[in-house]
Amino acid sequence: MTVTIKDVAKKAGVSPSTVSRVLSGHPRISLETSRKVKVIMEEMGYTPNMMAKSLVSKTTNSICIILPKPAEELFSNLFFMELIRGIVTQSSRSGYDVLISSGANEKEELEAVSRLLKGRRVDGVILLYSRKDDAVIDFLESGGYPFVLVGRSDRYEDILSVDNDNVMAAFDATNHLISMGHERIGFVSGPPNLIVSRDRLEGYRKAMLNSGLEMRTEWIVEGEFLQDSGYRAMSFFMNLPNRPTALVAVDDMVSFGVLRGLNELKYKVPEDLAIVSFNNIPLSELSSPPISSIDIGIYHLGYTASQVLIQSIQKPDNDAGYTNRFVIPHRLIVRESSMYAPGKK
Amino acid sequence: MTVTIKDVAKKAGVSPSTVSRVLSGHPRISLETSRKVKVIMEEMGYTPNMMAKSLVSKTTNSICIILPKPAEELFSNLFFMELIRGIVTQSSRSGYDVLISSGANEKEELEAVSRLLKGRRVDGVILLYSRKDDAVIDFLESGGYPFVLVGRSDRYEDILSVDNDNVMAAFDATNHLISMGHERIGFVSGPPNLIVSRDRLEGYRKAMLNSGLEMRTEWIVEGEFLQDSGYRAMSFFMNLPNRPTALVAVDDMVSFGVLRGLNELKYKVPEDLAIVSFNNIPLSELSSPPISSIDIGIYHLGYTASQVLIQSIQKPDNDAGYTNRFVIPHRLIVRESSMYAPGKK
DNA sequence: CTGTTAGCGCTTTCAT
DNA sequence: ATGAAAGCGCTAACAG
Repeated sequence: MTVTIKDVAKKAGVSPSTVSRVLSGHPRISLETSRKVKVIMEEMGYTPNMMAKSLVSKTTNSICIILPKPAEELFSNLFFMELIRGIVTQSSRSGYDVLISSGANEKEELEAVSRLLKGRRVDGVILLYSRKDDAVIDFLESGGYPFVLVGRSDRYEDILSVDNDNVMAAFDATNHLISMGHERIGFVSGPPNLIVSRDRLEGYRKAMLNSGLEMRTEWIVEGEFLQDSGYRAMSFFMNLPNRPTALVAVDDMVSFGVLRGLNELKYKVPEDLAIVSFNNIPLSELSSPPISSIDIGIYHLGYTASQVLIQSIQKPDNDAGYTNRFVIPHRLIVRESSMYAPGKK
Repeated sequence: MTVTIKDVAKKAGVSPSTVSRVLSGHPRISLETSRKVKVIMEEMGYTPNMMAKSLVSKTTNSICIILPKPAEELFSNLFFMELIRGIVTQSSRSGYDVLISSGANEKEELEAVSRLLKGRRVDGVILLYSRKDDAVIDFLESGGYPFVLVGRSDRYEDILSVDNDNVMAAFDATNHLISMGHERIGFVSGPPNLIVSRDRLEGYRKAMLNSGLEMRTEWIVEGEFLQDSGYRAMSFFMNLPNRPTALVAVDDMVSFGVLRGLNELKYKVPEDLAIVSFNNIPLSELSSPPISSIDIGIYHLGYTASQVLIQSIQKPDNDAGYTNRFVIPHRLIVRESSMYAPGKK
């Protein structure tokens, strides 16, 4: 049924080791033999057995992605799909297969990772989340396994990671509104335990401070990366005595919620409230009005993560003072939702 | 570094085969030995080497998903992510790992599949698309490899597949509008080469015919599974002399486009145009107004596909007259976008 | 019940 | 430049 090296060798009248040498592009082999063997391999439809190969080479040419468990899927699925696309594309270009895994809970997750790495089924791991204290990271680090984090962790400083400069991104977003003439600017944040929420909030703070604008605590609300957060935040903001004229939202989804709420109450965007948010999901340019958004290059994030991981698998000599934090550039896409200059006071 | 069966055996003072037997839950083994070995395995942190295991067992306990190539990503990413979630969840429950792959073009795709299957890296494949003539399906079928198609193919009748009854779904959607009192109903279809588009169109036709309603060719337009299609279709419809009062759209994304266009032209939904579409993506209940949609159970589709595939891997005795086409039920979720009864003529 | 033996398909010395 | 032999870690007969 299956064609093995042995079969090819027999048919070609050479030894198995010769065939193996041809396969691996070994230098000391006669051109004639090489050619002959190659033809026969082609004829017989030989495909190397990956398992046997892996067994002896102790490498699998595959990596694995750990998805956050459902409970943490507050981010939009769009985000992950984009990320995965980037990872898969780059991985196949490098000749790596991608395994995708997730656990129902943290314990299961750790078990899965451990099984995959210790069982030598994958060569490295891409983590798509960052918790505060993470048993998985501890395991990977202490085991010396190659891995890269998409996002950042302040507990683990020296690990490989790919992220945006979220502080700067939020700074830019806020500054954009300030430059349009806004002075009372609100912020709808995500879950406070997520680093991305904290970073973006800090960027907002910096921008406000930098321009000497007043920051009221009631202008900052926390929510999820969900539409509902925006919906609720909006009704809260609009009832404030001295309400903001503009808003930075931590995710485009949140903006949709804001839009929906504002729409119901007959407020207009951007005239009554200007909005900028993050991630630039495909829908954000298609809503009415289109939403200004910080494009964080999700695909690029995934692509780079894969690249960095595979590099570290192939030459694990990065103990020297190399960069281990990769920053993917962001850029502000200005759309209608922030194209309005309010009257100066 | 790595702990092997041999190591455990040595420490436990038994033979490697005994350890192996304990591992596989072999019946003829003394309880005492079993316990002892288990303790030592635990102590030493033994993890089986998957590659070695696979090499001898000729099975990998993993399956692979073939994503459509980017060009065909007309479907929303949400759809695939949901599908993948279902597949991954069910697969891990069955103890299978999921490999995810895609090629830049059809040739590459075939090469990848061939490499994975012939190279014994995966036991089976889930195809997430269906083209008319498919080299990949030909390869899988002639090689006798286990695989399942999400969607359906009219060229290959007897292959394993998981799908919705899209004809019926469209029939239901259309009938819902008819029962609300609509008589002039339009249809925005997807790419005509996709079977799902054709099935849904047929369901629409059936429903119209069934109720003896007039069907005009100008009430049926073809587009993509994208928002833009809806946007364009809308402006077309609304300019018709005797325009439809209701619309069935092939995907929720299309509805968003319709909504956006209608909104710009100050038409109201559902008063000026009622809408029902398909897939029930999370956003459809959150738009304004919320969109009535046929929930096709995407997660369930993936979950079942995985189940069916793994079953067929584990007992390939389904040559008998078993079912090989699995139909996932759909259900209509009625929301505001279709909650309006027009005046009878 | 348990130990011994022989591979799974491949790479990699070590010879020639 | 090529062949022979050993072994990666595991399972599955075959013997006790």
